[in-house]
Amino acid sequence: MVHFDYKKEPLRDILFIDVKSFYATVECIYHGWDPLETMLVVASHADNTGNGLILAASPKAKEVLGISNVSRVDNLPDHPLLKQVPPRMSLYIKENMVLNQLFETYVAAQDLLIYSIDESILDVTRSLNLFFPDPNLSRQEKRWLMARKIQKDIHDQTGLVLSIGIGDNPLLGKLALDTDAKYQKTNGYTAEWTYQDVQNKVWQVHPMTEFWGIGSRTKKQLAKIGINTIEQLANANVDLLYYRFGVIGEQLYHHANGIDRTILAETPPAAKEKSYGNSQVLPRNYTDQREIEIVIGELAEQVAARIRRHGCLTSCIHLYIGTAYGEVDSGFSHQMKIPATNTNKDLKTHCIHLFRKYYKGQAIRHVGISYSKLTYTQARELDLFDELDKHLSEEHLDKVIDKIRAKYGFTSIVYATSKLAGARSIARSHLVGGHNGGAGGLDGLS
DNA sequence: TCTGGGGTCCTAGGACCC
DNA sequence: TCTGGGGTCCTAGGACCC
Repeated sequence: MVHFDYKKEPLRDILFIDVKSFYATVECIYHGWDPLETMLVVASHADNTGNGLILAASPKAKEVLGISNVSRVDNLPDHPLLKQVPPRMSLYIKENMVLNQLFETYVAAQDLLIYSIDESILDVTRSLNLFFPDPNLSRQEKRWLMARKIQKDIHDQTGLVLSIGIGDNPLLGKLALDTDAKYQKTNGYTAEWTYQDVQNKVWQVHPMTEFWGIGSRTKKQLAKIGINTIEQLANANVDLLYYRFGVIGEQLYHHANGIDRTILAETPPAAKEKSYGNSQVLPRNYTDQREIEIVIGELAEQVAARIRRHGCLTSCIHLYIGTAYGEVDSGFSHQMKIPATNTNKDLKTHCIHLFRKYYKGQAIRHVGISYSKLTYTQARELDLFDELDKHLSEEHLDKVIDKIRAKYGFTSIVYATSKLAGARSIARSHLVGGHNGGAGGLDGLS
């Protein structure tokens, strides 16, 4: 049974695009290997845990060896033709920028939304007649022609292969992409989902966790009230869903019915980051409080450098401490408001303070620090009790250090404590977003 | 999934104010 | 001080995505 009058819903021409095996393909292209024929995995060798993770696998590696992106390096099949390379995040970021510049030749900037490093949403509603003025072509034909044209142009210019989900709205595009287009090998990795397909396609998505926004937890919660399929979700009582799941429940109900009223051009441009943070799993269990505090200090500075680079101050710090397996005392996660700052000294002091306030001597395996309540202004609020001179010199020092690090790399300046056992900043200095940044990386893009 | 990492949004409960 | 009510801010925790 249909619950919505789809004639009243926004009818757009959305292309939800993702790059097939993005990292793996970029690596193949740069090495001069055929992206479709080469068996290759991009493997992150976490230097701290020693247990690598497969970040991406080429289509051939997936097909022949059945490698999935979540598998661990330990479990890789032994195959003489399988190539393994470390990730170069900065290279992928550059490639992503090139790609999106090309997308802007098909749509205006406000009709393009960069969804992730390898996914973009294009609203081509206003471009179709521009590119395909022929009045004998139907709207549907024009959408497909547009998708084909973009795939071909991008492949010619970059060697990348695109999967495209065509939809009447972004949600339908996303579902078409994730659950259909990616598997359409013989149909050019393209699929189209419209309002008329809700019952035949949207409701048939299975298992439910394939559906955008439904993870394993939500699946379990839904099962508790007798909802085990998208069709049941679409036909459930929306009030009950709201009662059990809040606004998320209401949204799930709408999505199950193919409803998404987003208009890309009307969505505010991507706001600046609301928080910056770094976290890491430690290479072993840490029990020495001094050692733990060294890691916290380094992390506090690392994130401080990031917010300075982005020209902002933080008014709220957050510390996450995860314990070792088998540790009886649990870890903790606490935040604290502070006067706006971005200096190493302030932030390090606050983070250590927060740590000491709650630490009970547990064995630690995971540490995370993030800064939120950011103000993106160069002007800073001065604490009345702060001595202006001291403040300026601290700030000056931080800036000089940042400059040197930006030019020569993080390892060029490390505090004496980093030389102590347990210090992690040197070992991690080459990482961008937790992955290997590669030589000559884009430091400013993290 | 005996440990990858970086983000976002939502909710419930407590504190506090008027 | 056996129970007013509305509003806001803050915090911890949960869940999701790439």
